[in-house]
Amino acid sequence: MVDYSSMKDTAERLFALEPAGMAAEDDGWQKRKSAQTRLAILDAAIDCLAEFGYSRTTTQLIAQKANISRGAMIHHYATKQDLIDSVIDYTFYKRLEGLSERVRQLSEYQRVVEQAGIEEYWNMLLTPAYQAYLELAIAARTDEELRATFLPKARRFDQIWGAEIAGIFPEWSDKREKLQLATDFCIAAMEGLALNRTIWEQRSRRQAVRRVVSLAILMVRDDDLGDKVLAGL
Amino acid sequence: MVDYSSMKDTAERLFALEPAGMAAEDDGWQKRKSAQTRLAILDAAIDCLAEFGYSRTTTQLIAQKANISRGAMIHHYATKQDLIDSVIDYTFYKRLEGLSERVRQLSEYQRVVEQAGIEEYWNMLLTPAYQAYLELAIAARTDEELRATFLPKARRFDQIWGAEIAGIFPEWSDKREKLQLATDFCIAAMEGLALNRTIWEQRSRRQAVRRVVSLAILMVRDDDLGDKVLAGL
DNA sequence: GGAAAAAAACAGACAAGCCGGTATTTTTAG
DNA sequence: CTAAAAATACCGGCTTGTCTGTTTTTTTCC
Repeated sequence: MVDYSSMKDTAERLFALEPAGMAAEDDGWQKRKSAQTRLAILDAAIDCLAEFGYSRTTTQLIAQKANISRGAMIHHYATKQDLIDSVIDYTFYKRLEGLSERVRQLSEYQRVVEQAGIEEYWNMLLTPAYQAYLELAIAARTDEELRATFLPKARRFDQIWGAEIAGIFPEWSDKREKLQLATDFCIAAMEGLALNRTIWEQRSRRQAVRRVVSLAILMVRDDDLGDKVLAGL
Repeated sequence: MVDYSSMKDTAERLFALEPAGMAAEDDGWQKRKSAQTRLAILDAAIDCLAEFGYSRTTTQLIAQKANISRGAMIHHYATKQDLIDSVIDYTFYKRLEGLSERVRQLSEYQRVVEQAGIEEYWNMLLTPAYQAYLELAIAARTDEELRATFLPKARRFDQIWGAEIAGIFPEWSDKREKLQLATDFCIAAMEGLALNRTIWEQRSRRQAVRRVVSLAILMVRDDDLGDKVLAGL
């Protein structure tokens, strides 16, 4: 038996994360056009962040990449801060939505035995959406104003993320604490690996680290590694 | 028997990493003053990077924090790029030098059984030197000019780092491949944990991840986890 | 139903502020 | 005295936010 929440489709479950200002089908032409432009701006912003980094992502550049005038962009997002705030939500949404869909398409064998979800997570870390997120996360460490909006969003996303992961990996359903541990561990190790991937040139080196992560997670789930760790807290 | 390289003192072994333009004791007053000023600038730059991030670290701010005029700074580092290049080296030097000294002060029991080196590595990740390094590493991903100088330095540092680690942890002396694997794994997991530490509020959560890392490394060294991973490449 | 009014979407120009680099002047050590 | 070190003044370029003007869509009112 699968619980109800995992039966709704991704878009509906993740409604809480969806970008603001999106239009419904029965809205007028103007509203839909507006929503479309806003999405184009958000996508352009993600591309710019991923390609040029936080410091060189200017409003002019975003407008240019979105194929609209800067004036038009200012109409939708009055200040750069307003835009960035929306981009933060959008990176969360895109990352989780993309990963969730891909993992749900895996067979049970791929997911449970081959741990293919870990490779999917790795692939997600290579998307512009994650690169953009990383830029914002790093900038938020030293920019008070940005941190003030980023941190609450990140923590809320962490909650939603946990619930979504639980729905995607039902084989952990009676080991919620271990799943949390495995998830945190996987996120940390994989994001750290992504940080160093251009420095560690040999593919085998990066692959070896992922194998350790994969085996360690198996041991958290099936052996006593998880119990050992959780008992000592 | 300890090999010769680990008997030299840290400063000498890490000479290859030492900041350029440093003075010897028999140099004249002016040269020593100059070296002192350069160090003050580098330290100020690290502090600025750690406190304000890459984008808001201006030459004016660095000079201000170093208590010198901007003109004086320009005299020592003609362009911002020159300064940043030196700061990259300096962050590598400070991180490795600090960590090496601390780990060498651990008892054999603390190091081999308690895996205290992992905690020392974690502490290193909280220093301004690492925060500054992270800013530069992230900026180098999207800034071609910066990447052109950063990547070679980072790869060279990776080599030196590996040799230094081998000297610090002699209990791995007959398992060089496993040590490399464990080091890479540790770096990835810990840096990823550092990335998420402000988002994961509960201390127990972060502690649990570190326990998994610690136990996994033990299993690479003493059990067959390392063999399993390395065999499959 | 249709014209007028309001609102929204879009475009371009302008100004203040900041940053990095250059040139010039002043100070200080040898 | 002279050469390095340090301080000051200045310039060009870029970025953000504001302002004005134009076009298009929606609403209102007769």
